[in-house]
Amino acid sequence: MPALKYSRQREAIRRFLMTRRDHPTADTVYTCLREEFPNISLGTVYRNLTLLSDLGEIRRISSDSGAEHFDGDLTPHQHFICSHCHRIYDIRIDKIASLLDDAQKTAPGKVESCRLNFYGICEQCANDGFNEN
Amino acid sequence: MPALKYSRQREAIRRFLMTRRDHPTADTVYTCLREEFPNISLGTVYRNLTLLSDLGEIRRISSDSGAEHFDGDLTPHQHFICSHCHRIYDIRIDKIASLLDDAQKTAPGKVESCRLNFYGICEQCANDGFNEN
DNA sequence: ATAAAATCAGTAATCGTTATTGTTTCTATA
DNA sequence: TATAGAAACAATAACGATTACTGATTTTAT
Repeated sequence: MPALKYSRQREAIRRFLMTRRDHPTADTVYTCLREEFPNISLGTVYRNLTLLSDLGEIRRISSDSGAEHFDGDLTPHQHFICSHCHRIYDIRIDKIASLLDDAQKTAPGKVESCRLNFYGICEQCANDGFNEN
Repeated sequence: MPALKYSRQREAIRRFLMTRRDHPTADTVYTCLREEFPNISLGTVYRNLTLLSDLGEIRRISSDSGAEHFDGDLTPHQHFICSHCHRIYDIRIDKIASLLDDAQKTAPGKVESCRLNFYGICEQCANDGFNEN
């Protein structure tokens, strides 16, 4: 691990993610931060997102839809991903601890965590007349 | 949905996936099939993997590590992914139906499926002397 | 104040995947 | 069985997300 020096950009990225209740991609972070830092670089955004998630200060969500998403909410929760609009909603399930126990019984190694995504059609898409296929 | 005509390449791709107990990437499929079809194209592999997974004949696994993986085993199961070597192991959990019920209680839409991955260090890596960090 | 090291902006390169194009292979019908 | 239209192909270019590189800037310890 490097010495990790303060940087205004990294703080801004962290702050930005904390204020968002959706789950922006690196590119969204980049675009939004350009208002505050007109010449921040996309590489800087990526580097700091990786840094922050390695430090465990943000969560990285890989959601099938090409780009990765980032989540400033560290409280334990899962995601409901709409198969139509690909929006990511927070959702909370209680039984995670017992799931890990279950998995440990047959896993070929030490189980440390799990990632649980639910898929379906969100209400908004259903209301907009999208009914599967 | 297109008319879907027979193709030797698609059959070979399906057969290949059925015989594998690991979870190859498109590139692995491509490399291995080149022995049987010396000039099969990577585009053909991608197109048919997408086709087969749209038909529900194979499963697509997105595993964080850059590339997508494919699974010829359609029986319901989950995956244990080693955080060190990134190998993907099969694992079976019973409670999936009740998980979906739980999620449905609070999800902002109709829950149709879930994806459940477990993470940790596999026995092989543990034995090879890798002990976290 | 200063110097070493981390971070930066800018940009080129890489990687996985998809799209395009002109050719080949299936398959239905004659 | 010949043949014509459609689907699939190989080859390759294009694309989007991410990473690597380079020389300038910022932070921090002295």
